[in-house]
Amino acid sequence: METAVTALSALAQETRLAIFRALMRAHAPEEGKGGLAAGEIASALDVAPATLSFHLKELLHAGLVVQRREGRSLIYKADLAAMHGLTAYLIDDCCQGACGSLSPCVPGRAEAECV
Amino acid sequence: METAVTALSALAQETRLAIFRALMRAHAPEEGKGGLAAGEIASALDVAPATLSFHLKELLHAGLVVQRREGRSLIYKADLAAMHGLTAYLIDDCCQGACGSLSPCVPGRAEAECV
DNA sequence: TCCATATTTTGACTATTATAAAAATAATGA
DNA sequence: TCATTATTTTTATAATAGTCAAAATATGGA
Repeated sequence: METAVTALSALAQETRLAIFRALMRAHAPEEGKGGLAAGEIASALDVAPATLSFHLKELLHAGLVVQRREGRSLIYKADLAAMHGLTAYLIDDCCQGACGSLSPCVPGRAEAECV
Repeated sequence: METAVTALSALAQETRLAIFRALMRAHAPEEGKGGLAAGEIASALDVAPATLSFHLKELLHAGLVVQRREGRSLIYKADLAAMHGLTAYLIDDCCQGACGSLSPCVPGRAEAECV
């Protein structure tokens, strides 16, 4: 639950959610590919460098993004597995499957319970 | 996105997430049934009345729970549709389907992208 | 109407979070 | 090595969130 609270807190902020969405759009499944440089995010979202850095650290700390260096740039990339962990927690643990968006697909889940 | 941030903020707190989980366990699909009285939540989670009330208002404001009166008690109940809205937002909009826990079930979603 | 119960609101306080300017660090190329 | 670019860290400040005692409100029953 602590992990979930940390991840939820990380996404529960306008700027950070916008950052994460931008990173999802720039995502590539291949290791070492995809993601955005801090500077690219800063100009795309019009956020002051220090402020952006603060938010990126927050997302990093929550494990929702990973960081790699490419020359002078630090590239940030969304961590799909972490995000999956969060949605899985919300749907399966928190809601016991009763609120999953894709509920009907899962065997053993009552269709009637699917919202 | 504003709605999502509000909902995420509501759940991004130990006590509130615990409240919501308790309400999910006490859920019943029928209108006017299920949920927990404020007092029941307070004793179950050992939270001071005023503090609990503050958190319940937060969840109410986020639309994640609904309230009904039964005699002297106020019964709080999780709103499944709202929770579905949140998970759907995270999976479909925020992640464009790439991080859904139940991803493979949805037609048109690439199996390879499913975590 | 008066009392007891259930819960919320108010108010005061502490803690955490967000912002951004300025200084520090890291990498590259001249 | 020095200048340049990219980014983080430090530091200060402002804003928001969490806690809880005490007072207020709402309901039901004697």
